[in-house]
Amino acid sequence: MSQRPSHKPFRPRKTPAQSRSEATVASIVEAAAQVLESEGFDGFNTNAVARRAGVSIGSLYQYFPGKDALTVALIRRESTRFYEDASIALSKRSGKAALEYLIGAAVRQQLQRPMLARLLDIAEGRPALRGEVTKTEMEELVETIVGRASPRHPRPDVASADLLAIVKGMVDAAGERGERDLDDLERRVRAAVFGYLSRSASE
Amino acid sequence: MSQRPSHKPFRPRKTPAQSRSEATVASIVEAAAQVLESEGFDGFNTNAVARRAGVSIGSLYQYFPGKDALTVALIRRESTRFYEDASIALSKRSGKAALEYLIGAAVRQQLQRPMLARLLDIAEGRPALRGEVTKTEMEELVETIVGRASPRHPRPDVASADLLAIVKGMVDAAGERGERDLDDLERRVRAAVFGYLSRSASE
Amino acid sequence: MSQRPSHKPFRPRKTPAQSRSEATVASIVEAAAQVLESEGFDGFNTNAVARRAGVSIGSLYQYFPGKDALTVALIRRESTRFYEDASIALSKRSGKAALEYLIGAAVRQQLQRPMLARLLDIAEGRPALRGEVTKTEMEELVETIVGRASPRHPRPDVASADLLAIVKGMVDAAGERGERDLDDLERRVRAAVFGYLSRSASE
Amino acid sequence: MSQRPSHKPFRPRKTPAQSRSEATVASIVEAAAQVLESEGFDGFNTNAVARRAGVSIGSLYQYFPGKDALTVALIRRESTRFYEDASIALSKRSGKAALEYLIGAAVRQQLQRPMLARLLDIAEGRPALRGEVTKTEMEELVETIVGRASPRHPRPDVASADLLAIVKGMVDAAGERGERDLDDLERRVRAAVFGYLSRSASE
DNA sequence: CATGAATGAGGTTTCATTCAT
DNA sequence: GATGAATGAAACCTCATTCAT
Repeated sequence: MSQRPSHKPFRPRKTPAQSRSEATVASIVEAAAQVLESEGFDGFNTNAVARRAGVSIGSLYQYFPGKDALTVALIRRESTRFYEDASIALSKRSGKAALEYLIGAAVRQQLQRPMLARLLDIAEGRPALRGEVTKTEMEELVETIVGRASPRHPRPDVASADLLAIVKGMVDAAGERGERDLDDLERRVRAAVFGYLSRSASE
Repeated sequence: MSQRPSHKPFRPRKTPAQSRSEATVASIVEAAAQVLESEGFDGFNTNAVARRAGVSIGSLYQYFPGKDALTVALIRRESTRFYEDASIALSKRSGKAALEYLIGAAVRQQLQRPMLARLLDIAEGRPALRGEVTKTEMEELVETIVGRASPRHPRPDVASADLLAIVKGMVDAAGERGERDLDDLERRVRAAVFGYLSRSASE
Repeated sequence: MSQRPSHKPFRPRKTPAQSRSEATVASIVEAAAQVLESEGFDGFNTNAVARRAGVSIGSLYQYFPGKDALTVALIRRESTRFYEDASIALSKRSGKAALEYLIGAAVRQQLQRPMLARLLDIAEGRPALRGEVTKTEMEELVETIVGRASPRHPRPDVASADLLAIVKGMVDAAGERGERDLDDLERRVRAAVFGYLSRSASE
Repeated sequence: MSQRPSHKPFRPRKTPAQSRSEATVASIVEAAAQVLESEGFDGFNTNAVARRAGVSIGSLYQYFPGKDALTVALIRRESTRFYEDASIALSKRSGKAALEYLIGAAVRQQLQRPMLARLLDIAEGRPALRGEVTKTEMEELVETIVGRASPRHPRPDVASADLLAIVKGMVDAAGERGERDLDDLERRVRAAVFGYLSRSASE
């Protein structure tokens, strides 16, 4: 986990204009995901990622200025994927349906690659990465949906933060336990989410 | 001439015979807590812990066979403290009161040293430590209390695992955001817990 | 975050792809030989070897997964050299001539770098290296030659093991004493070898 | 194996005048023997010896100024035992019988605790111990016996050194292979010894 | 651009030895 | 004397990063 002091930027070094490098960048990020999944933080090192990606360590540094940049890229990739799926919730008729879709998206995302999701949640919290990884978009999305599902809630911002935490907490734990029954888990998460909302709204 | 087999257990190396060493052990564990709190995993190394404890690196290894053993000891210390506080819940009259006490204990514990609690939750999940750190006692306690608070719940084991996850999720997130209002947080956690229970019990 | 399983094989880590690294590997092994020769086992450490080789410690570990692997590599280098020289014995006309050549080879090898040879004989016996260093080829060679020199010997396998032991014992001791007269030593070893053979054959 | 630079004397710190300390010293030396036998040089450390002896590390240092002194004491104990047994050879009628007794003593000694014997032969050669451990008495004894068994040998000093080397070489190798048949081994050693003598005497 | 050999700071761990109790 | 807690120099090893080819 450790990282030398060197304060490096986190942005990829070059915007992949050519599709060749685009593919290389993607393969490196996916390799990072795989290494993280299979080896955990211990074992997540740049050499391993490069090897798994089938590129030289030199090339990796061509595209990422350092290890943290790689982590950030991975977090962003996953966040974006999730966000894109979750955004569909906005098109739902009712607020309830939207929230249900959102829960479904979270459960799906987390249980598809449980280790990866959990590890990234952890990485996201690392002080060194703080500020690089913004959860704002996601929070806004949730807030919008909560506003629709529970319009009279006194503190929609707090509620959406709590909801996110509840979902993450439950789904990470389920993933860690090796649960694979998506539907059952989804039902329980709904119970928590709607239970929380109904009780905290009326306060 | 070198290289030993490297059996690396997690048990402390020697049970301190003199009271002098008991103090040393305690100071090392507390130093570990402090380092983890102030530096995070990056920066959590045996040298730093020994320095902070004011003992030589050799002393640290006299009592802990390796870095992980230190982590385990710290986790156990915190778990024990929490468990002891939480056990008081059992003496409460009603199931509801017991559960409320439990929630209060969790919130207090977590917000007292938020980083530490969060980091330890993470460490607990490390595959390398799996099996060394048993959460069973805690789970049993919660299950007992849930059984009392919600006697007709179809799956008390699942419910207590979910509850633990909800509480941890919410409280860790709150800690990370720097929340300091215990009462407010406790109220919201109660909403989630009782909301979850009432909705999932009737299924 | 730390502590790997510590699989510590003895095989070199990578087969050098560029010729630059071939040179590095060779220089490390030769440096190991020199350190062992001049400092003995006390003083034989990876830092010293790297320093003597004129490479960084990192480079050493790039090619050898650990100290023992280095020792093994050195043993193999010397064994191979010896075996190659000794194999010439097979082309000799008579069994006697073959055996004499073999003795000469052993004396030469051992007296060229006496400390090194002696130290490697010792290292070879270390339980930690057992199995990594196979003497079988050498033993087979000697057995073949003994079979030719003393065809009616009742137990050629035992005899060749004894012969190897006699030669090593005498030559190591001579080396330790600082003897430098190859011819005299060779004559005495012959006396022991042929003396042993003639007396043990007729049993 | 290594030892810090500190140049220490090798003599035991005190001549055990009281039988209590005599017993302690003896138990420490025997513990050293056992540790060496069961763990090899890796694993031969002062703490382990003290533990096995059932004394504190402090006491060990009370009687031995350092690790090397302990090794030296052990070597001397074994040498003395061997020398005492071997001296009986002097009372034999014929030179041949004396030499045969000597061989028997060597085989017995070496095969009783094969690892120990081998390890001590190695330790004896350590430059750091050179001079502390004198083999002269033993060599003189052998020389005397060789003089009687082979009175016309041109170089009895060389011959006795060679003989010692032959015996050690054969018996160590046998011990390492796990041979347990004393009689067979003794026969073969005799073949080597007398074979050597007869061939080298006439030169 | 790509490669991978090389680097070395920094982390982990051991063990001979000392010294307060 | 005996004890064993404490020490720290020194060994082992990793991995992020650079740079010559």
